[in-house]
Amino acid sequence: MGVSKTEKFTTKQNEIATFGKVFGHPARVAILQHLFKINTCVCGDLVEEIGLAQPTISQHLKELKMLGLIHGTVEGTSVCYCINPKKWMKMKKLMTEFLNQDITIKMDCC
Amino acid sequence: MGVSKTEKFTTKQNEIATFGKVFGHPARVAILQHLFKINTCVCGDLVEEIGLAQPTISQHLKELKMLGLIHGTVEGTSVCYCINPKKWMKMKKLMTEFLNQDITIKMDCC
DNA sequence: AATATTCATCGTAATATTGCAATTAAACAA
DNA sequence: TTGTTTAATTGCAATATTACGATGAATATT
Repeated sequence: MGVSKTEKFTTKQNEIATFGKVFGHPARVAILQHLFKINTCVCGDLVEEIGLAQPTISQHLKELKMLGLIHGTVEGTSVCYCINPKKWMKMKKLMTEFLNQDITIKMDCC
Repeated sequence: MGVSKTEKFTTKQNEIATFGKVFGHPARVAILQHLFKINTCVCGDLVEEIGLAQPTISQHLKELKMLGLIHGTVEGTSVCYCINPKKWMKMKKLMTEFLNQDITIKMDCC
């Protein structure tokens, strides 16, 4: 009914799904890539960089922030967003483990 | 308006988002993990393994199949699903590249 | 042929997501 | 204070997703 039955799955499976979901929109992918590329903090110019309306970008940033992948610090009238390396590493570990489950297995079917 | 503006993003960004989205549900994560664990093809017992209704599982399998991550072959009255290693590798390469963009960068901000 | 089994598809309800206009909030500048 | 800038929030419309009962199609069993 439009709502995922998370209680049927393990914590890890739900975590993977949560990160998957946040990467499940190209705007959020683009935001993260831009934050990495800029290397230093970026402020409001994400709006023109991405090309969506300001409220939309703000909403995507909120989701990334809620997951802890980025954090924003107020800098005068603007807000400075950047990657949270610690959380990124943790996420990467989880996702990489999921992506690498193939190497532990010899595929010989179908 | 509920629809992603894919035209504003690169092919790669959209691909990453597509794979992210398919991993964005714990049932699909669980299905893939189970298929890896079983090593040999698994058929209808995914339904009791996962604990969702048969049409729901069928729908999730369809999405995984459409992306090419798995394929199913009819075997009598049942259908035998398994991982498509080639596509999985390709997907893994794309996602790993995305996840590893941090290592090319020295994070020293905020 | 008649029945059973297995899975896909259809239809539908409930909920989530995406996007933006309008507005608000906060900090700065004059 | 008054205006300006920047970003968050609100409210809403359009669309997507999730889930499952009912049904259908295909094969196997009797």
